[in-house]
Amino acid sequence: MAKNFTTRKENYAQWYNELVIKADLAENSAVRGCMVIKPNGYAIWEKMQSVLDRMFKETGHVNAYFPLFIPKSFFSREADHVEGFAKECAVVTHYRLKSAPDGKGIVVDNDARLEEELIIRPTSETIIWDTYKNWIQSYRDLPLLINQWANVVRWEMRTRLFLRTAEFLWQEGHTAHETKKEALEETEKILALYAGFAEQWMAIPVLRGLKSPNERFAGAVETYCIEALMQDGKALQAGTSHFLGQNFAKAFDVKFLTRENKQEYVWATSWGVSTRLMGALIMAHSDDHGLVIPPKLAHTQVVIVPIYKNKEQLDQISGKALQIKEALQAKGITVKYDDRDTHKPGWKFSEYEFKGVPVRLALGPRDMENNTIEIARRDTLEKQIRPAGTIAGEVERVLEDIQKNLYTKALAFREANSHKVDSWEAFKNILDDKGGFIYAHWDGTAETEQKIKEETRATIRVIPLDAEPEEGKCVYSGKPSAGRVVFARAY
RNA sequence: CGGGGUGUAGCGCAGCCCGGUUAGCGCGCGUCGUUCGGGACGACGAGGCCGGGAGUUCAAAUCUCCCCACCCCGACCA
Repeated sequence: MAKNFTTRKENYAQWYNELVIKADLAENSAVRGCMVIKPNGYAIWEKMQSVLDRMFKETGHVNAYFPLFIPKSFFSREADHVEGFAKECAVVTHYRLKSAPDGKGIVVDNDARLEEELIIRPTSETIIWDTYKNWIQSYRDLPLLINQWANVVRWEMRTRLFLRTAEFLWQEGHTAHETKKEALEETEKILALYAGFAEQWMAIPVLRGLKSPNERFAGAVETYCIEALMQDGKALQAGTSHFLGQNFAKAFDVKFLTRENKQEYVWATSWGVSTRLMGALIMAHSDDHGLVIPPKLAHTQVVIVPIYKNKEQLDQISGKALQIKEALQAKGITVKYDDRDTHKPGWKFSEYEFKGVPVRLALGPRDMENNTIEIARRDTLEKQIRPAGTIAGEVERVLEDIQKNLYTKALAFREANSHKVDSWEAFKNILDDKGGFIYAHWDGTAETEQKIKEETRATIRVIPLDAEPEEGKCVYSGKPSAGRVVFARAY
């Protein structure tokens, strides 16, 4: 057990905050609401980026980069969009500073006021659609499948490292299509891609579905999302994929000539995942001993710790440790051999455990004598003494097993915390008792959703895509319902 | 942005009510020695404009006001 570390049971929110700080993932910065992502945290994000980037490219997308600043007038072009983001935009009004008249410090030069203020992008639809207008003339220019990796700013009142920060990193895909059908297919394709990434790489099972109108992206016709369940029973939206219809094409006048030589507005999608995925990853798997990272996203998958009394012993052990390191690297496994003399083995054990390194190998005098090695896995904290000769193959299998085990555990947790509920009493009781996903009937109205939110703080997380139609009565209003939706309290 | 709380060494805290020696304690940090299979032990040592600013006072970590940051609870949101 790590020293001075709050357990999940004691205080889940505090456990998360301490974990992020103590595992050196990120910290608060001098700027309110903005975080510094530290090397340990950034390495995981980089790994996520590289996997997602490859997936985007494999599905025909290319990367580009659009400006950080957006002219204010662009924002007002799409009514829902501006309304959705207006309250959280940072605005640039001046372009110059000058020395203060009293000689102390520096002030904004009021003579350098911008004629048109610039918004720091909270998302890039407007600047991108203004640009696409010039790129699209004919159906031959379609589809346009572009992604960008960028930072965005949303001026949040209440922030938490990774989960909600004023500035965050993300990717945003923006595509243009000839037909509605094609755009819808793109939206669904990306949703599947996100779900696959969450499940196969992050080892987090996700629900796939549609957002209710209340939760829909400002400016979208339909928002698809993947939704994950955290260990405290709260839901976390892990990725969104929007079908934008022709809303932005109309707002920015993006028309193309069809095969029939007719002018038509293009069909659009946009989709994104952010550094919030880091929060999901941390909260899905970690425990009271610290961080747990699925092997496929760990920057260091294996650490080797030597145990020795003197230099001769260390030299002998190092020889063997380096052989094992090479054998592991030959299998594509990332390994760190920690022969620092400045920390003791026990200290290193605790440290790597807390930082979530999936597999630890320990090699000491006893192992040298018996030709063995100790292998410890982070997910179950099990330790075993194994023959040293075949350890590389064994580590490879253990890493695969950890990846699988984390997913299985997370899935079992979700299943144990998903409930079909038909009465309003039960609905409230489950929420207050243990949280989780609640499958309940809903009459389909925004009013009911709002009322439920006001009374319980729970919202509709998804309208599941694969749900079987089921006649029922709304859990709140008693009015007829065509199927169950998923409620939860959410991050 | 509303309500509550907290800012004292890198981290965790005591001191503050009731103003007055040189501001303490634990962990961590440095040197040396003994240790090394789950966060070792001893000796010596370094480290503070007491969150920032303004006031009250002979005197402020301590009292008053303003600001800033963080945490919790709401509203808003990925």
